[in-house]
Amino acid sequence: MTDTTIPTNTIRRLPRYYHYMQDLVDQGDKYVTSDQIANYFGIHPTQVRKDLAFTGLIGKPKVGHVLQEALESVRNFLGWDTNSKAFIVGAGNLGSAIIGYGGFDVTGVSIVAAFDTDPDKIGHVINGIEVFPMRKFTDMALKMGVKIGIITCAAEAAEAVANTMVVSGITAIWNFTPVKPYVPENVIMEQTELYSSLAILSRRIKELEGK
Amino acid sequence: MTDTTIPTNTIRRLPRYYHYMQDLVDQGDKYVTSDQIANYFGIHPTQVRKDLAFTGLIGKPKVGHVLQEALESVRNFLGWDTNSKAFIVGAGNLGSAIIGYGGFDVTGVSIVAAFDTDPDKIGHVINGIEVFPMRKFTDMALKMGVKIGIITCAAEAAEAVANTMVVSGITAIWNFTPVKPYVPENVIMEQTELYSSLAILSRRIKELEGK
DNA sequence: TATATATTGATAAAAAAATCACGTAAAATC
DNA sequence: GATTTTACGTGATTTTTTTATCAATATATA
Ligand SMILES: NC(=O)c1ccc[n+]([C@@H]2O[C@H](COP(=O)([O-])OP(=O)(O)OC[C@H]3O[C@@H](n4cnc5c(N)ncnc54)[C@H](O)[C@@H]3O)[C@@H](O)[C@H]2O)c1
Ligand SMILES: NC(=O)c1ccc[n+]([C@@H]2O[C@H](COP(=O)([O-])OP(=O)(O)OC[C@H]3O[C@@H](n4cnc5c(N)ncnc54)[C@H](O)[C@@H]3O)[C@@H](O)[C@H]2O)c1
Repeated sequence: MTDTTIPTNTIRRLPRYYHYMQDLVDQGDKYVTSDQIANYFGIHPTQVRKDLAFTGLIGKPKVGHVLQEALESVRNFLGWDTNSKAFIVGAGNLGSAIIGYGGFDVTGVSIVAAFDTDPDKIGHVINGIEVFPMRKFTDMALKMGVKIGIITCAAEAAEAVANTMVVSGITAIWNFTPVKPYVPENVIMEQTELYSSLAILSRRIKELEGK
Repeated sequence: MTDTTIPTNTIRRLPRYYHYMQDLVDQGDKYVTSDQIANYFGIHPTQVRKDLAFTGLIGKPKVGHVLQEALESVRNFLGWDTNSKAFIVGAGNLGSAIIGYGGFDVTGVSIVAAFDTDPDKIGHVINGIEVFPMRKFTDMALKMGVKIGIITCAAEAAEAVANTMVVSGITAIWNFTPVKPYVPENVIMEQTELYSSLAILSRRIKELEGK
């Protein structure tokens, strides 16, 4: 039970359920059933049950789940119940968007500083977050004990930035560039490829056209 | 052969291979082997072969694939060889980042206009793309025959925006909000959940801590 | 209080995806 | 020219993920 591996897709789906359940709370609901969630997302109820079961949640027949409990269970399972600080490197288009976005608060990850090499960017404050020169990264990371790094710099710089992160004690990296930097095995790397989504879209369009 | 369904994961992986192969071309290489790609991404060579086989690509033993042919094959398979126009709704943080990003050109999708309801945003030009008032959407979409819509507006507006897109002849939607708007079955919807990636990261951190 | 109903969690079956294993072909080496 | 090596393609196998089935149980209703 403790060493069962969690399907990645389960982890991917849970935040969606979370958001939906939050909406239900906001509209005054107190309970939610697996079928309700499944129906909303057009997926199979059993899958929702399995996913929720991974978080340790236990429901009541005929009633479903108490929303507050369900939300807490998912939050806890995803590690959203503990706060952690993150540094972001690259305060360009995408970096600024992420810094300016408040929606990640719920995950307990808060961006506390941004870094860039461009003198025009350094010193600016975006959404309350200051942009520091890149050379201060290691010092500040070690001093503040930051463990999460976000890479939104130019693709060419990704490899070097990842290296800097590793030597600065960063253990988890969220990388938005299409480059796959080499990092030691004990460093967690999550690659977000916006390309991939677009690929699925254009492939589906192509498939339809073929019909 | 024509009606074999393509695994979604294959479609997700191909753009990564593509980018890597493009890098190889840039550094002067002429050939690539499945093992090379597999090695770079830390996955199984057979998987790379199977993925590439879906695109119709045939390699030579001992040599691998001619890079130019491989790139073309993937491009063609993903529908990146045909140009299509897209409208984006919501010229906020994320919308601006996407409009300002040149990296999607390779996919053949080009954003030709942005839309917003905020008077402060309307009229602005971002990266050569003008922001129009939302009420012009339907008219312009029909007139220009645009088939792809990108949603980067406030989550609350996503449902309404999706509706507008559907009645304006949009058949494929790329949605960045955490909301799942209802659309008819014949409309393709690709949901990009930045949350999900973050969830995987924080869950992995949690898993490691537990050890 | 008894009965019907909705929804659960566990287990089994099916489907899908990833990996393995093997035979073959092209190039390199002897 | 024969032999070795490397990488290919593909059917078989294993693993993972999803879907189906079903007994158990809490609530509602008669
Ligand atoms: N904007 C998007 O929609 C989008 C989509 C997909 C992927 N990406 C990827 O995200 C990355 C950033 O994209 P963007 O559009 O924000 O680009 P951008 O050019 O607007 O921003 C890049 C920033 O990184 C900084 N930078 C460059 N080298 C650096 C270094 N060595 N150290 C620290 N900072 C450095 C630059 O000064 C700049 O501010 C790119 O790799 C891109 O491929 C962006
Ligand atoms: N910025 C991020 O990093 C990020 C990450 C994940 C998800 N998202 C999602 O992307 C969406 C946009 O995020 P953002 O940070 O860019 O927000 P934002 O507030 O900066 O931008 C939203 C834009 O949408 C416009 N808008 C609002 N209602 C509209 C309507 N009915 N029609 C047309 N335009 C409308 C607003 O005027 C604004 O310009 C949100 O739903 C958010 O949840 C953003």
